[in-house]
Amino acid sequence: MIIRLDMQSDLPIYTQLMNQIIEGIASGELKPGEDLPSVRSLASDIGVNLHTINKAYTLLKQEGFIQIHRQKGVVVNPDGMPGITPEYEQKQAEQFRPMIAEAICRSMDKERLLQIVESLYEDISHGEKENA
Amino acid sequence: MIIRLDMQSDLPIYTQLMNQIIEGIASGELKPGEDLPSVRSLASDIGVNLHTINKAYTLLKQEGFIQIHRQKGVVVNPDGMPGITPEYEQKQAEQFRPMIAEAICRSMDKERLLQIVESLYEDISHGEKENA
DNA sequence: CCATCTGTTATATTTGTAGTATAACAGACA
DNA sequence: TGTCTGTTATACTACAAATATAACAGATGG
Repeated sequence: MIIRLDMQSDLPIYTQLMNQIIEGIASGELKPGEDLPSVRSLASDIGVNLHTINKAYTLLKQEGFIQIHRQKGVVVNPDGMPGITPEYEQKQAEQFRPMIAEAICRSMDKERLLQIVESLYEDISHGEKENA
Repeated sequence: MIIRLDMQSDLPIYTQLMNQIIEGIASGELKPGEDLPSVRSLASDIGVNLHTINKAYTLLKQEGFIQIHRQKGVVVNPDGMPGITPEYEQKQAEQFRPMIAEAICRSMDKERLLQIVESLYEDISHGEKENA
């Protein structure tokens, strides 16, 4: 799992980390039960502070993507990913809405928008056909 | 145009303002050439500082959604909205990507995701059939 | 002509978040 | 007993968001 940080981004480092781990899980690169690096090793690997990693891990744990065991380490949640809760649906809609509004302003066809979303969906859950 | 601010939101006030104005344009509630309130009057209306409004307006102007005339005021860009530039396409993909990745993690069908996006698209550019 | 409106610019201050730097603690484990 | 794990606490720097004033420049209407 290669972590790529953009120090010039307006996104906080811990958010970039969360996004990349979630995308790693979505793509199948990270599988349930798989170990993640310790806060200290990952911190020194990518050259940031331990607390920055810890913040990303803690938030990912709160949302149910990973488990943190005191002395063992961090793993992708072996019990499976969180489902589609009402709270998630609401958060998702709130995030999508302004982006779709801008697309409409710029006269983007509904079909083109859907095509872009579909294309990203395929791209993220990519060729990795690893059916057992 | 009713502005609704959530002071508890993690989104900055000026971002919420930008989002609502863009959605207003997308829905047809705000039409090209239409006047927007002055920075001072809007600020006192919704109870925030003049500079907060000014920041939102300045950013909207930079992106081409509105025009600001020194002594006259602020109007929705009468020359039409900005188009679909390569920079916009890239920004859009960067914003969509982590959200779609999370949807995949949560086992959301591609069809369901597309349905949600389509539904939001229709909802924003809603019934307002005002064809000339 | 003058008051009043417009956006604009400049400072200063407060508050909260992001990130870093250390340090220490507690449990597991070889 | 070291050494690894996450956890907690504290302190500090840096920056963004938001506010509070104040002043300037151009346009406009009475």
